[in-house]
Amino acid sequence: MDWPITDIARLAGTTSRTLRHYGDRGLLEPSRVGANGYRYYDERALTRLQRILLLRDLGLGLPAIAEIIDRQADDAVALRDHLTRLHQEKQRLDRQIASVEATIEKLEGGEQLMAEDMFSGFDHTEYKEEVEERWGADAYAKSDAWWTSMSADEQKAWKARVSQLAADWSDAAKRGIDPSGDEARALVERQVAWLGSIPGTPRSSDYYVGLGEMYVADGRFAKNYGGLAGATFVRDALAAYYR
Amino acid sequence: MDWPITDIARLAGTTSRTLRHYGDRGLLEPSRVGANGYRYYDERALTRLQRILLLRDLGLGLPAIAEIIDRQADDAVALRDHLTRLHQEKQRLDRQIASVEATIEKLEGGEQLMAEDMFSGFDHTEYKEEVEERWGADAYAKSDAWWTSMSADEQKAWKARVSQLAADWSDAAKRGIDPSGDEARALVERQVAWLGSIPGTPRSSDYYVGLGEMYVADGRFAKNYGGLAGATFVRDALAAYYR
DNA sequence: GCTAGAGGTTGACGTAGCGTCAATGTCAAC
DNA sequence: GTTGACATTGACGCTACGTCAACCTCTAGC
Repeated sequence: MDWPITDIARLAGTTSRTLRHYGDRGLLEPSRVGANGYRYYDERALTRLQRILLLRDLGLGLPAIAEIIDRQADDAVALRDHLTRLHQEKQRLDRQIASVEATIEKLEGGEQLMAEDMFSGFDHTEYKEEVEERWGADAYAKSDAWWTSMSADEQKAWKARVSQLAADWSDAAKRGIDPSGDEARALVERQVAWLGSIPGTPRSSDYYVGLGEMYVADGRFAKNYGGLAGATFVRDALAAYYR
Repeated sequence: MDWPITDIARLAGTTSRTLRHYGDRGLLEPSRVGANGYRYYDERALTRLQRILLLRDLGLGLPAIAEIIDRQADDAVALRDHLTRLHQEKQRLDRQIASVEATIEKLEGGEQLMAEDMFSGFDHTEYKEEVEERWGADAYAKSDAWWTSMSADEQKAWKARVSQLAADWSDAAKRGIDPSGDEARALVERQVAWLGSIPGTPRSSDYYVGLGEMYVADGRFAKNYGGLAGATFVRDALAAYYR
């Protein structure tokens, strides 16, 4: 007693293409194949199919399903294993959702987040108290959400870029090049590009020139750009660029 | 002022392969291509890359990213749109997690859930009160989680299979065939296969024979199998099969 | 016996976003 | 001149099938 492929597909709520695919993958063979090549499935095959579909609906991949069914692996163990992956996936999703929400708020807040972002690129936790003091605990939390939503590699890449830029500035300052020369202009462009990669940063020249003043005024920035001389050089280069 | 492909890749925390891929997709062209075919990227390209990677990390696909950047679509609108999808995905995950957890408990609970599953295949909500009365509110909640974790199509397919089986039983009973004949045996096999597709269902013949008695004893089952005569026929067929 | 129509078969391409060879050219350094 | 690092352009691989395409097969009606 068996039925042709479409009947079985209808009974199980799937398609004949899927059944053929399972046949190709060795996951579910027809119980009988006619002389004309037609596939027929019996009750046993249908039962097996139901199990396959059940496990598939739980999110398992075909190799994992084959493992469970053919090697008689323990369903509960395999499912618990799968559950762990589902939870991880969920956490990843949660982080991503938080990150997207934070970004949307940034975009809507406009300039409000600029200084906060300035800190984000550097050590980040180093300025926690000050950020909270100036812009509130909420601002720090948002910044933190954005930062922590990045993977370790991404954070590393980000920091690498920031420190590379800073090092180049410092080097240029030490070599005593012309702050209004071509090399300095190139550095300014990199600096602006970096700032521009952060959503919510204003694009006006006033902002960048003002930033240069801030680098000189605030010792912590000076430290990043090779001392006060470096910060001064950055300021001059920015000013020359936008003059 | 530009840099070769690997430098840009390192600066942005990605790979040269990815940059070439973006070039192929028209998402990010090199600012300059040497006579030897080497790709070079300038500050503008790097900025664009940073933006691409940022959006990518937020989970957007490459076409969506191109849409935002090239057509100057509104970032916030696109992201809110994306956020909706993320929430949907999360809900799907939550349902799947609940479903897997319910299944694990079923597998571990063994036979305890069998009668509950019997109801699941039918209308489900129709028996809510009785299920809660017999097996507790918790049991109903679990059953509900399993059932509602299925997509509408899956539920339809499931119900279709159940009613098809029931209709075939009813038809066979009306035609007055032999409950111990081949046709009846085939129906029994389908019935057993259906029950077997539910994890946690016992496989003993005693269980199936007892089930036949229950079909006769309980009017609601009789209704599904074409009246009392139908239920009686099912019971007899099951008994004959396992005798 | 013929024909239409429904349903079966085996390829083979498409999907998202690159990773990963493979075969080969280029450039800086020793 | 050679070596080693880095560049290029194909092209396959991965998940689980959907979707043609080209070509049989079976059933039913005339």
